[in-house]
Amino acid sequence: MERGKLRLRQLEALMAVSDHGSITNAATELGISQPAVSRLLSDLGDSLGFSLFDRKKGQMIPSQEVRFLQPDIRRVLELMRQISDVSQEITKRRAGHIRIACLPGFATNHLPEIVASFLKERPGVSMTIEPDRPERILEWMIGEQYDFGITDGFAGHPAVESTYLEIRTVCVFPTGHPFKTLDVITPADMATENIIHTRQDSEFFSQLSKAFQTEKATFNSLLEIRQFTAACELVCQGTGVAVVSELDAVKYTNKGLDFRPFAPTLPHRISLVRPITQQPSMVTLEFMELFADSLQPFLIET
Amino acid sequence: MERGKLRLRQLEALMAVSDHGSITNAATELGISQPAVSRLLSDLGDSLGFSLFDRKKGQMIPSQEVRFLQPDIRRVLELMRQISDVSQEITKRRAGHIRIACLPGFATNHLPEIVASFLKERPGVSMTIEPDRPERILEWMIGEQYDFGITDGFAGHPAVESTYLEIRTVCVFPTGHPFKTLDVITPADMATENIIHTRQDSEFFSQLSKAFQTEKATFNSLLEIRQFTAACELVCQGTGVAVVSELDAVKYTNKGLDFRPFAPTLPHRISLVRPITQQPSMVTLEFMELFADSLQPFLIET
DNA sequence: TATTAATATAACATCATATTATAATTTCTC
DNA sequence: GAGAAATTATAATATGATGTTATATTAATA
Repeated sequence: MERGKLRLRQLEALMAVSDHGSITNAATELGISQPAVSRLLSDLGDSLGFSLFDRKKGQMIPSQEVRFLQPDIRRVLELMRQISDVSQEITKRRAGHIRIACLPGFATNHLPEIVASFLKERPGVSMTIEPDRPERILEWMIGEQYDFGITDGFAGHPAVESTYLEIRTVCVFPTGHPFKTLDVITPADMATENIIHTRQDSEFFSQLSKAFQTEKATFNSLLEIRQFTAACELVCQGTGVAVVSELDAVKYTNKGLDFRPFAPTLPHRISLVRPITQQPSMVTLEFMELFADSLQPFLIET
Repeated sequence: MERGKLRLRQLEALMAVSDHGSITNAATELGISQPAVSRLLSDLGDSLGFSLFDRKKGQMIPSQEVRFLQPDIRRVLELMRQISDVSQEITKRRAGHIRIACLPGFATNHLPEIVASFLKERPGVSMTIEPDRPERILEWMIGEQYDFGITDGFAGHPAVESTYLEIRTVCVFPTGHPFKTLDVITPADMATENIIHTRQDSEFFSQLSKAFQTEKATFNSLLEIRQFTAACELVCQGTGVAVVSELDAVKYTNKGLDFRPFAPTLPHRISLVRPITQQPSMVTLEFMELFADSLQPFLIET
């Protein structure tokens, strides 16, 4: 009764013989020679200390003791196969988990399409998407609770690596509105319109109002909203006009809304962020790259 | 990216390093040298195809990919440990499962005590006890659905190994009954008593009535029951007297019942049976032996 | 009992896993 | 940033696990 450690190969042999009724068949199944299996079993028998099989006219019948262990053994072998499979999927960037924190606007607007097409080709990949305020997103990055963040242009932090991007903004108006004859829309053009805009304390609002001041155009504030998407919805209803990210505007072109470039060029500033302290997984890297690419058409050329 | 098979030792090393923050610590934990762990990891890294750890000022931090696999890996290692533990318990006859089929009388009377003391010392052992009619017990043995059976004396069957036993029978009567002055009770003594007995078509009844006929004693049948236990209960109530297995009689000595040997000697015939086709597990063998021993004091000497 | 099939054993090759010794790196400290 | 200390990687090598082929032994069956 040598108390040697159990080895996986021994368990494989045990199950192969159990399942195929003879050592010879088991050997064929495992793709190795009969003596190899024979010895695996005899070693296992020695280390377990009880007999593994009873012979019933040429058939190898697992002993009661072995039958008692079989469920657990099957589970182990199955799990090993699974680990092996999953790790291959990981290598092919087809398995893993990505945790994304983003501004509420992205959670409903641009991100979903990108995520959907990404996941479609990667059956083993799952994601967590958490929309929240910029400060919270920053916290999450620092705490390494998320792998990737989409937030507004921010000051930077030593624990966070960020890519700063400027998205083009456009003036949106209901289809049929006289603006459609213009190539570019300026504050002066908008002076007679009711304007829907982001919150007064937002960075984007101060840019916008400064543009109006510079051109000495009247700014008729009608409605203050938080998200560009909400502004677009209201513009569709004919409530007024707005200056929004082109990213949002394009989504509404077939829903009762038209848009033209706004001059002067006002950037919608966003940052793609990730924790600097931890190496992102390969799928995460791949996703971040895909997402950055998806924004390319909307960036202000520098 | 060599697609070699995953080995258990590699996974152990991976988890040890994950859990202890450095290769050196992991090596100590595993009780092997540092270079051994170092190479296990480098081999594993090669076969998995992605990096396993990021270094953060001296600490080995598992990569996102590894973290994704960790739950499964832990489960595998835990299961292997469990299989190893359980098989050791099996060797010590402290784990396993025993399926017993028995006559209803044994399920409630003698068997429970034996089972209880057997299980008390063997924490990993579980049992199934199924009381049923003799014919069914025989079927179950033939079908190998039970490991051990207790039935009445039977004709024998090629697929069933059986040990035939004869249990002493005694005359039981309520405490205080005049029988207490006798050393042995005969049919003649019982001729004036109301008798409680087993079914008329039972083998034991025909033995009993034959004894009365031989001695030309009157047999006052009062009540027909199936089990000796039921007879004892009724005798306690003062309903009558009975001839029952001593095994049952002793259980009632402090419950209002007394007994004396019955002459002539009538055996209560039982058989301990098991499927001949399958080798019983070691615990089963041990139990069968214990059970046979427990009957020893009640057997008719031959 | 002879024949055949299945399994066990022996002798040996190869790979996995360990060792020790030592080089290369990284981290820490001043 | 240089040097010390700690950690990790590599090299050379021993041993055990796992495979091979050849052959003996055992069990099943005609």
